[in-house]
Amino acid sequence: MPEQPPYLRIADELRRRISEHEWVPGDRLPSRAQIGQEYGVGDNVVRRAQELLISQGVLEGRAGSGTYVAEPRQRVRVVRSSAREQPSGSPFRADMKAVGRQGDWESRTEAKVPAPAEIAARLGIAEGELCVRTAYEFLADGRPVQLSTSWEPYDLTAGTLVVLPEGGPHAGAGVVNRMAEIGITVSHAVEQPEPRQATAEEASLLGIQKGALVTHIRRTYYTDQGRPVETADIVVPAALCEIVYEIPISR
Amino acid sequence: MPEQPPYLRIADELRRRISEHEWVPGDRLPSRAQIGQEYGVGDNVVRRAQELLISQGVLEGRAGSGTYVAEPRQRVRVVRSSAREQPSGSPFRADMKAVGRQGDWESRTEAKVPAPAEIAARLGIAEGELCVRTAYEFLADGRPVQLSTSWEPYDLTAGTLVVLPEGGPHAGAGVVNRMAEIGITVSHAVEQPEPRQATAEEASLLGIQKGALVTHIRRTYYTDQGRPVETADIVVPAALCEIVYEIPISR
DNA sequence: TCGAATTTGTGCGTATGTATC
DNA sequence: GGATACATACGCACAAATTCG
Repeated sequence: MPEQPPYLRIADELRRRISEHEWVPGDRLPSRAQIGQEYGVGDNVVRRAQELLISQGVLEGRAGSGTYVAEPRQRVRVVRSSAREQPSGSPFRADMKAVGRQGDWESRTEAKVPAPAEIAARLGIAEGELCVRTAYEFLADGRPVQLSTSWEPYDLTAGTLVVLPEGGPHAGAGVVNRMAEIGITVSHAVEQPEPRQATAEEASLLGIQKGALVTHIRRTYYTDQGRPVETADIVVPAALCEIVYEIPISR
Repeated sequence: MPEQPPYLRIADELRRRISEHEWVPGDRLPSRAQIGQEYGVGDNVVRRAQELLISQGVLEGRAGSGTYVAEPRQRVRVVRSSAREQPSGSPFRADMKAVGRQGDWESRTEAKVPAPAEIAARLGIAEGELCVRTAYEFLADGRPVQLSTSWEPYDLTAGTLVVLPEGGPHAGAGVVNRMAEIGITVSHAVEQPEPRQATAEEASLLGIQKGALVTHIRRTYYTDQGRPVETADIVVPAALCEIVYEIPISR
């Protein structure tokens, strides 16, 4: 007879008490020792149960403070499609507006950064060749919901008005529009989404739990001649954003 | 002074000995007790170290047998774009051929299955309305690399030659082609990729480690009038497949 | 302001289960 | 069926973070 292990029984109990609104989102649960005593198990069994529910996004642990019922945050819908690239304005702001949130971002650009091996391969340039690197932090209502690091070959834009992605007259217009300004036509993007767990740094930047799941998207923009003009590493936390690809069917 | 915990030191040691080809892919490592004795730590410290490397795909644990150096399997490149839908032939077979592997699949169709709530919402029908459900298992060189469960409203195809996705004259032609046969034009697909961990069942079906990361894609096909005609849950294990979205840029 | 108490988080050990050979 | 090795569950000790008097 496969008897249910104690920690799963406690997890079910906690889940039940939450679903019955004994504790509502934002509430702090009793301490582990207290819960353990109540059910006649060790506090470590309670810990396992809570870890399970934390990994499922039901609970939220705060060191030194307590274990809380997670707030059901509305996720941001991030649309990724050809229609996303508008002649003007930012796709991110549009995404945010669609869910009634204010879209904003902070960026930090560094020019003449030597390309590491992986980036060089993606951009079709030699390792160590100079690039313009920009780190983004996308905010919804002031809270970070998405991270991105963008790389462009320095040669491509050197001496033009669009060298700096977030400076000059075309700041924030997006890669496609900026490249169009200097006569480069971006014809398609390739995105490679990969599931992984958030690093400690990403978790603290995004305000999510430590091992939380994210989608790491490697995106590269190409000209119609197949030349890469920009590549980016985008980190999308599952707890905060939902990703939507719209694919037209051509026949 | 941030002293490195024992289990991380062991992990580094193991990683080093693998990178120095002391053990090559497929080799079995010495038992945990043996490694522990060698470094003067408990076998449970070795276990933590091995768990870390297993989660990173470096090692592979086989219950009752031992811990092995993981074979660096070539991942299947799964392209998802508008160009994917061909007038004839299967997109999956094309993906497989591109990496020199034989593409194949097994399916199990059940007609007149009442739609659960989530599926009904995605198909825009009432909960409990009848559907045709087909479970797929996609194989590369005979080994499963991808799972999928597809749902179509029964009303849509009832009485036609294309009721069964994998039966009749249009078996395996894909949703778009089959719908075209009965005069329904599929104009676009929406895909929603979500990172999560494999369930025990999925892991055993796909031959991957238990908590391994997968991308769960919710895909829905729509007609040009915006009516959903098919929705599917696709499970793509990160260890076996890489997902590529190609996005045309329209200006 | 500071320090002690509380609470979560981490590391590690032991006992038991279970798969493989 | 027995021996071996990995997998799981649980307990204890300590560190880190927070809270509060």
